[in-house]
Amino acid sequence: MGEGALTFQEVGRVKDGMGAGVQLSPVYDPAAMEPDIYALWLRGDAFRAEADSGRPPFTIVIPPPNVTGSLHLGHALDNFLQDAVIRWRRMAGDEALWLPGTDHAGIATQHVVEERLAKEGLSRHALGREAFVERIWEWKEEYEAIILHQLRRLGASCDWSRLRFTMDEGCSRAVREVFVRLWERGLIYRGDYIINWCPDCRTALSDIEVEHEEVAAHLWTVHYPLEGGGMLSAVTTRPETIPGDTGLAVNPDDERYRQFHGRVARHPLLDRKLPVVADPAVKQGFGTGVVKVTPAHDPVDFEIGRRHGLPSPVVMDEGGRMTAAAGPYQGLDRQACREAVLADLQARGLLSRTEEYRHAVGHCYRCASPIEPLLSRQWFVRMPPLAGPAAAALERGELRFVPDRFARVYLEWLGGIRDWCISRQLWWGHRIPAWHCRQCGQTIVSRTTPETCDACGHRELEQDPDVLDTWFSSALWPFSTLGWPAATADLGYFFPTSLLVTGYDIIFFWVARMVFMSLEFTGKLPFDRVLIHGLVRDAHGRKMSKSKGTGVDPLEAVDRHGADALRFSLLAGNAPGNDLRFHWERVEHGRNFANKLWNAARFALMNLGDLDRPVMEAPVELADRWILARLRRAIEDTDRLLGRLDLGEAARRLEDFTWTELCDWYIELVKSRLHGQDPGARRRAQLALWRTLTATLQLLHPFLPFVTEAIWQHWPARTGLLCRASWPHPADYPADAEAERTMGPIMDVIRAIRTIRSEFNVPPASRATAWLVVADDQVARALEAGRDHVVQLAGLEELIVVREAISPPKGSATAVTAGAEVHVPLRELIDLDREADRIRRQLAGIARDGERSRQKLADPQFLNRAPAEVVAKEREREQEAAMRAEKLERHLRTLG
RNA sequence: GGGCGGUUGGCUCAGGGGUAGAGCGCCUGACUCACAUUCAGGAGAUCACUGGUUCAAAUCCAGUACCGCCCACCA
Repeated sequence: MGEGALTFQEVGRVKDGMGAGVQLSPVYDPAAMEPDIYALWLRGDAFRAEADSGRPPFTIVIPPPNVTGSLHLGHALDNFLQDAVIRWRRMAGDEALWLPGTDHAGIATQHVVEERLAKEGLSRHALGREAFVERIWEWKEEYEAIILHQLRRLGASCDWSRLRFTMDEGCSRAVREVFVRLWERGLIYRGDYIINWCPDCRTALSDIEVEHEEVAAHLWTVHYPLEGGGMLSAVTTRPETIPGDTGLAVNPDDERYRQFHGRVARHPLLDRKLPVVADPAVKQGFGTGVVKVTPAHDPVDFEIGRRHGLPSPVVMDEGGRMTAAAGPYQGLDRQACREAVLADLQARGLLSRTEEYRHAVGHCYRCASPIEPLLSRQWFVRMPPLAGPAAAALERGELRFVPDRFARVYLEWLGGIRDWCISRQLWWGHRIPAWHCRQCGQTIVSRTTPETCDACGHRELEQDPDVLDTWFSSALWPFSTLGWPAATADLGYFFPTSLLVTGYDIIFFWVARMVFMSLEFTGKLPFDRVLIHGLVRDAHGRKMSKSKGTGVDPLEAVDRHGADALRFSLLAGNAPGNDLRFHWERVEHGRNFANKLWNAARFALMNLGDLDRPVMEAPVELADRWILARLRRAIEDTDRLLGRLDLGEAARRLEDFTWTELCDWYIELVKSRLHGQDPGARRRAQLALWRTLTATLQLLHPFLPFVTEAIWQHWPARTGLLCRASWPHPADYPADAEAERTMGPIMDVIRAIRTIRSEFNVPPASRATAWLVVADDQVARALEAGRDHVVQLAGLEELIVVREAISPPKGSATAVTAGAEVHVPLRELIDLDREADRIRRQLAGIARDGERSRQKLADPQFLNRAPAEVVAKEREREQEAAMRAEKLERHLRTLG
């Protein structure tokens, strides 16, 4: 509820005993702390979303991980992205729901369980369907538990009360409902068509489950004798299908073969007549221009066969062995049959040429064995009526991809789509809700098990043995998980969801299908934005693979460096949609950053002990004004970047702010006041530090949830949990361009003195004196205001600021910054030759810059056409260069 | 055969019309009272190539080369 919203009014009232005096442990130890923090969140029920809370809903449904195994780094990336977004929106005031769940993953899971059975010397056939499915449920329970444990270790802020599984009761009900409605609308049909068949998995596959891979093969030229003399030659890559040939085809426009239209050839191996038909599907330019037609084993041939009424004997069975229709080849497997056919053709002198040939062959995406196109009775979803609206939604701009180039991938697939084969000859999955009458053969599609045949009234009904493609249920995920088809409160409130986060590899499998199913059944898009990310590869850019041992277990990284470190390493600096490589060094860097924050917080806590009433108060000291202004910019930038879902840039921006501006500069600047004697100055410093770090913890929480929450639990005046706290608002932090401008010369001078000290090996302990020669009024004021800072951070004994040119003390090292001339007398430490060298090097650089500016300013085109602003800037640059050069040259002369 | 992405310091990557950024690595110094999982300083890049647009190109356009990915029913 409203808990955790941290306003300054509230802050003034709250005096939290947890805050003051409680110390963080001196060592940042994520492994020890993260599980406790997660438990704290669970105890606080922090991730629970309420329908109808009155707040704007923000919903993400998880891409349900397969229960085949444990999560890999790709999942980790996917989930970190979702979690970062959901935590951000939760803090920003939305009713944020991240709905978790897992996927039954039909073929894949059946596979792994069969493998496990094989190790026990069992097979699914030995067990029988029911017992086998029982075994898979056991597997599912085991791996689901592992996956959920992993998600919690990663810090996923899922609403666990809404956990779902694609085969749970609710999802199953939605699946049956959709199937029946599609059937009733004529969008599902059953029929005999060529489908992709995997002889190893012994199931049909959809088109996208086939992976095309270029292989070295052969192109054989086979002669077909013609009745009445002569012959035609056709080329083939698959001689094993020759027993299934029932015709020859040529292009109707092919002059070479016009005389053969309507003639009849003899099958080269079997006693069969093969009509020669003319069909436009035949390309004249390829091979001999004659195609052997094997309707049952090739998609193109199937169409040709249909058009010309050719028979379509199935000569290969579901295991890839030749059937009785293959005559003498019966019983051979496909490879043996190929060899036998080639040998027989050779013996008869009907094989004339064998060419080397490279072409793409389809392989099963699960087991990688070559796919056989096979004529088979399957269930299909009619795609054109569904794909059209899904494409139109994108074209109307209602659906957006981030990055938008992936929109084209989606559109092109929908544009060229063919009907979706949804039946699978597996045991694990949603059983097709169709029954066949043993008596009359009628097919009954029903939400519930029918008692009698609706055609003949017979009671002997048998349910279709097939199950549905896994992606059929995944396609319903955004609404089936929220209660559809019932009009639940969740569905009304959290649907449509707000964002989908997934990899580009499943745009077809999943994203597009969710869109058309949602449009068809809810009338709404399931989400209006899709954030696409790339693959996580190993350090060498290879795809990670468990079998090759190149995979990294996310939990190993979590154990070694913490979930925050892994998260930061996968998120920071990665552009949306791009693949990224996993490097342990980056995880270490993430750990270092978390450690940095931890220590900054420890420093603050040590110094905020007596700050019991933080209040909103305009900063007056320069450093405070500066850091709060910088913070405001960091918030604005973060909001802008998160708004366009560029989490990589947002994380990088926040790291830069935190590490460089807050830790390296501000904390150093503020130490003197915190440790000094002036109670007012100390209090103002405390307040600014508290405000800055409070906002920093809030901003970083989506990127480093554990460490920020752990710190928060010790934070003065905090309320509740950070993950339910508010998101900082830039308007709460005063913009202060003047403070930012003033800090510039101060930081420049500090850096210049540090550089000189470093280059001349001035011992860190020795307190030098520095002379600044400043001509410009503004810069002079800035440096006066920042005098203490310069003294402090540059390690000075004394800082002397003068307004006019002086001869610097003998034996000085010199640098020129924007607006100031810096002299550090080094006496015996200085090496005059070396100093002259330094100056000459600096001069060379300045000369180059000055020359470039002069050239530009001498170009009338530039002066006329470039914006006045740009020209003015160039003039400034030129003058600056001239001034610096002059000063350095003067100094060089004094060196003799 | 179509399409998409990449080519930026030794490595891995951001950026993207107005004088090149980060992390890691490297070199020099420092165990400075939050942090050596650190601090300070430094070296290191004609942003793949060729043309074009522009006052101005690493950035936009066209083409080339190489790398990667996706799609595709020339048997």
